[in-house]
Amino acid sequence: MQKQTLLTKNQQIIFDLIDRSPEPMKAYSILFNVQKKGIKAPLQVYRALDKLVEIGKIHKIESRNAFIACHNSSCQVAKATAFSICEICEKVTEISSAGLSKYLANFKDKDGMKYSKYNLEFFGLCKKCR
Amino acid sequence: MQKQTLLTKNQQIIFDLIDRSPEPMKAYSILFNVQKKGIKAPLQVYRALDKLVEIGKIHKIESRNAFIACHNSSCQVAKATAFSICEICEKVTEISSAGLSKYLANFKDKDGMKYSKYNLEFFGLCKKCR
DNA sequence: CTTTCTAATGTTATATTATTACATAATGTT
DNA sequence: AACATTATGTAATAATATAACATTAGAAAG
Repeated sequence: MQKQTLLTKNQQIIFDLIDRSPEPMKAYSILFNVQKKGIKAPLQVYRALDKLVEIGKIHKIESRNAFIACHNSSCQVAKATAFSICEICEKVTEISSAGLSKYLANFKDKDGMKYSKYNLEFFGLCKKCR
Repeated sequence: MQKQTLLTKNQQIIFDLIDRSPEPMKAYSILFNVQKKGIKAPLQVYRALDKLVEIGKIHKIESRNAFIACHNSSCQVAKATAFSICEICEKVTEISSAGLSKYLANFKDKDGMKYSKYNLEFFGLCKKCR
């Protein structure tokens, strides 16, 4: 159909919505918001989300079942992600720290195994809620 | 009713099941397995799971919506967890690395914020699947 | 030991999140 | 043009999780 970087119609609609959102969006909230654009079924949303995650345009916040746009130019592919999550207001921020990425990418478990793929979620209070 | 460390009947039944399982267990699989012990409803399972997570006896693997018993004596409270997950066989192992814990507990984001609570999930292939 | 408070339980119903299955259409490849 | 691959549309349903309300058991304090 097209190369990785060009999004299809549904993918673009859904990416735009998430990208404009100040907070992570949940799948059914996305669905509700794009119904006026002709996307009617959950599966259409989940398919677009899967693809967007795969190509690194968005990330899933696993502990919240929600999705945010990637604002970290270094993660073209959704492999190594870190977030801070405010336990009061639920604000989520993607962390891009070269030191952290490097530490985690080089981390070896007790079998000497390294992992290029990981997801890290920090929990605490954001500036405002502190 | 009782002090933190003693489990109630439902909590004990569910903890024992998870503790004996070689792999993470999902809530409805737990429910199915404890129905013969008189636990009939999802909510009974979720309530016990919540409590067990809260007191650090089990951890939730967020990316899998599944639960494993804690085998890390250092995490009495479920605050700072790290796991490796095999993308083929789905084996999950809790990582207890003093270095990693220390690094993450001391990590400061760009606002200088530290986080004592986090969850890290590494993805890759386990020894067997490699 | 009995009143009172809190945490846990039981039960029904329902909300939320995600996938299966199958048919069609659009684009990419040769 | 023929074929392969990826995306779409649609309906149904599976899997995960919570709300609301009534009851019971144990802890705490007098």
